[in-house]
Amino acid sequence: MELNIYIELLKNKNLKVTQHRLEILRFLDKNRTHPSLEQVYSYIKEKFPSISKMTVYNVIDSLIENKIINSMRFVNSTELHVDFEIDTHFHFVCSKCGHIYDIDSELDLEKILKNGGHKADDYNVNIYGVCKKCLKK
Amino acid sequence: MELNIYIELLKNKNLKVTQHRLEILRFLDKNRTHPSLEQVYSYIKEKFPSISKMTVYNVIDSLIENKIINSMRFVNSTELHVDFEIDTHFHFVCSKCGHIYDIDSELDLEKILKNGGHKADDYNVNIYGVCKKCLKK
DNA sequence: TCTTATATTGTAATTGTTACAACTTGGAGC
DNA sequence: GCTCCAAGTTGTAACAATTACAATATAAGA
Repeated sequence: MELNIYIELLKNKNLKVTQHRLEILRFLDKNRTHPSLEQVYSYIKEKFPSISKMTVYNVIDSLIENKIINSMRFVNSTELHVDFEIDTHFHFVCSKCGHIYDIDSELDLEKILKNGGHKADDYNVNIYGVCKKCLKK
Repeated sequence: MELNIYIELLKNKNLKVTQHRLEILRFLDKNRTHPSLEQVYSYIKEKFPSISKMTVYNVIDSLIENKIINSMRFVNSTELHVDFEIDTHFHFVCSKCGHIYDIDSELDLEKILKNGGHKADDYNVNIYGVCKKCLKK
């Protein structure tokens, strides 16, 4: 049963396995559209109509903290977006349609930070512009 | 008189030259600390005690729109930050002290987006970790 | 099954931002 | 300089994202 993947992810981090966490993980895994918390909430509400928005915040917080999912913000909006793919850090944001594309690339942090002395944990690259589809219109 | 620089910047974009805009520009130029709008507001309030926060939002909006300044958001906070340096796109954010460092580097957008077909206008690179100073403590 | 640490819930408060309508001002043209 | 209008400023109110917190419920180990 595929849910096992998510159960494993949670157990490996000593997080309790709850229906909410499993369903949010499954949603993020199947829908890699970098949803905002509001979007996660409105999906999850269909499955668990009585779920509290606070639960969504709590679940997302613990998933981020345990590096099970990624989070990012974009200049044009206030809200936090999340992403199941923990290794994708480059995003292209279309200013016309708002769609967020994953871009397959990576930074050479060593080279970038060279003798600066800072110790990096993570990074986000956001590229803004007009996407392929919108250019064609 | 140094204010001429800022007057030129505004005139080049057909923006009216107001005391508020000049002072905000001067502040951002002299304090390249990537302040949040709240920080800009609390500084500017000392010079113009009767200034409205809305004016700060408006001034910042038009400066961003006219590419006189840069804007960015970081995962750990909701607020928009701004930066006089229009060409600096890499930032290192320290999770201990919160300091935001400019990192001198650039992306090769052509190479990154290659055959993707998107047209890029701008980008932001945020690197998260612990800074030099905090590592020494 | 009992227990307890961890999750969930709901409410209220806080913070960042936007909408909007009234008023003011910069600067172009006389 | 004076007049005028588009652009800038103001304040208030509404909205949206997030946090704080205390009460309740539940997962999972003993």
